[in-house]
Amino acid sequence: MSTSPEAYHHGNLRDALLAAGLAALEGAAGKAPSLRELARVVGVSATAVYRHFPDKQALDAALARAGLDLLGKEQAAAAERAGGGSQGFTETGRTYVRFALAHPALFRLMFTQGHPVDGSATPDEAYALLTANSRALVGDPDGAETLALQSWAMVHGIAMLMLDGRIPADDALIERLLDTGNLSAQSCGSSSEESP
Amino acid sequence: MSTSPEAYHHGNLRDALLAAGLAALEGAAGKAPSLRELARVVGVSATAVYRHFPDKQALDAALARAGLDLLGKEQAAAAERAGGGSQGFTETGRTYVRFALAHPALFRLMFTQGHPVDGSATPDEAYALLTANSRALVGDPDGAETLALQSWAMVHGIAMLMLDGRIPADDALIERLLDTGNLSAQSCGSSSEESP
DNA sequence: CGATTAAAGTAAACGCCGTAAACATAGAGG
DNA sequence: CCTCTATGTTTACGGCGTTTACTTTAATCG
Repeated sequence: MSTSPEAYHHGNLRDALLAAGLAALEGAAGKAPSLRELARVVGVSATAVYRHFPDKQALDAALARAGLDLLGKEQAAAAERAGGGSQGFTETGRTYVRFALAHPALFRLMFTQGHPVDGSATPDEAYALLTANSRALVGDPDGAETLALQSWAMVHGIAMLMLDGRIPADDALIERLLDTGNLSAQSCGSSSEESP
Repeated sequence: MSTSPEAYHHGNLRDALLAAGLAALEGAAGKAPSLRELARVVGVSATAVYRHFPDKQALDAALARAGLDLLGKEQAAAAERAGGGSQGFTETGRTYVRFALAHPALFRLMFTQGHPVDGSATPDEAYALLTANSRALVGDPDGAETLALQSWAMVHGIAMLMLDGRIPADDALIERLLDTGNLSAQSCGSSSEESP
């Protein structure tokens, strides 16, 4: 009856919606897609979405998780390509920032949800890789965690500030900021003002 | 005729809207206020807003600028209280993160606008203070700028990750991450993996 | 002082949004 | 074959940002 082959019971509306959502997030505009728009694209009524997601926020959360997985995969691939070690560590950060710039709307969605603070319950491939890498670089496990979080904060801050147009989204600048050797000037190099 | 003393020509609708907006952003919910809601609070029709702002984005931009100014003032006060130097530098960063946690909705609004990348046209008190401080700490002006941007990215990343519940919004953690001495391990301390 | 005029407000309407309620259909399992 | 459940649909509601057309206020000027 309908023109579409798999018209009624879609079979995979959920996946179709996620695919449409990810596609929309890559679209020119940095705009997040509306629930109705996604339904329209998939060719289904707006309320059909509610058979697969309790509300729009859940849909967004699913999209965010998909983005997180994608980022994790890219980072893992990059780290392996770089051959691990501190080289791989830096490459992981570079990939993080590049990912944000390549998928601005998705990245913003990933980190803009209400998101409960459930300690470390999220099985986040990216974060696992990060801690593993820093543990390989720093013996002390406490220091390793600190390094991991600081590195994350650093690349996340770079990405966000560039996305918001606060600092130029420049490749050279990324390299300059990723090189943290000079940060030591504050407390590792000359400590002339450290403790008067 | 109306019950309100300065009923019709409000005189300062613009300021009233901004005040209501800032107040709403402090409200329990981390939600950004709608244009209509602000108009309601101020006691004016929704369309009256358009006499003072071309569209909602402009209203948001004005709120963001107000937030930015507030942050700058708090940072300047904190730096002065700490007595400048590297002590004041760190205190500035601490204030940045604390501000974000104290005003989550406002902070997010401040850094979530489309915002054109107009180089360095924004007369941003916070950024001016940041560069001044890092220039005082690092002789080389190029290195100073790098340090300034890295520090900014760091505290911004910490703030954002905490706001998004990615890492616990813990005071002790803030202190741990603000101490960047260990970051030197990557390239200032033992460079066992730096260049094979 | 009274007329004109620009600034600042209002009301009604549009299309979009997220969501709820009631109804319809397909396909699986007894 | 009949029923039940999963998965759709239609309709409707209130809220949103914005446009259009109208009204009121208060300042300017002859």
